[in-house]
Amino acid sequence: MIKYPKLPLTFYQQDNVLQISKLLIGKYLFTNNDGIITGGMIVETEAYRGIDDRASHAYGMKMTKRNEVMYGAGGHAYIYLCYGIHLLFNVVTNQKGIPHGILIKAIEPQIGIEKMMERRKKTKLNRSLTGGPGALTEALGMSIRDNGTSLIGSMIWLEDRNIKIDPEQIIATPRIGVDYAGEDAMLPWRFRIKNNPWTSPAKEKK
DNA sequence: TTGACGATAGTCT
DNA sequence: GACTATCGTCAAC
Repeated sequence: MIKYPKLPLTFYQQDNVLQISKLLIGKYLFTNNDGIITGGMIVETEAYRGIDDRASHAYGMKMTKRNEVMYGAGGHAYIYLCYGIHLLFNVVTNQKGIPHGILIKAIEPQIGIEKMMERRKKTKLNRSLTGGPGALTEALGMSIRDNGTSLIGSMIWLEDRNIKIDPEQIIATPRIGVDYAGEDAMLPWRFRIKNNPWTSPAKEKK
């Protein structure tokens, strides 16, 4: 198998979290769990600019034991539990002390598909395998113990496979359910590949 | 110690 | 497309 370079620390530590979110589209995400490698291409991301972002756990520089990983240097995994059952995987970006992150919402499965279906108890390959943050972490075999893991290590990492995504194929949409975020509610901080069957169903309407 | 809440997933219509 | 089950985390008492 051809070796591709992992994304370097300098990539994660850029200060424009929105730009990184767009750059992540088309990159590959892998995990190595018990020697089994699973992964695929990132097709949907969502930016969380900590301090200014009401939707973020770090809004207003709030620091808790759970989100302290976000305050660390970019290039680490921030994995946390939502609704008591779903694990969500975020990429921490920017410099130490600045709580920015990018939620990986969906990938297109490519490596270890059978293993991912086994973990998800699926017999058919369809969108629900990795479409959605909670499903994605389960398919990749992530656990809460991976919180804070370095993204340039051997457990979880991202690769640049020289996939070129036409900028016109990346659509940015405003996040919903953030009415009280004021101007922030208008910001298109959710990125996805146009017409890609592996992204969340488009809720363009209204 | 307790109550409120949520960056969802899955099921039903 | 709409609805709800469900539980760890946070913050206040």
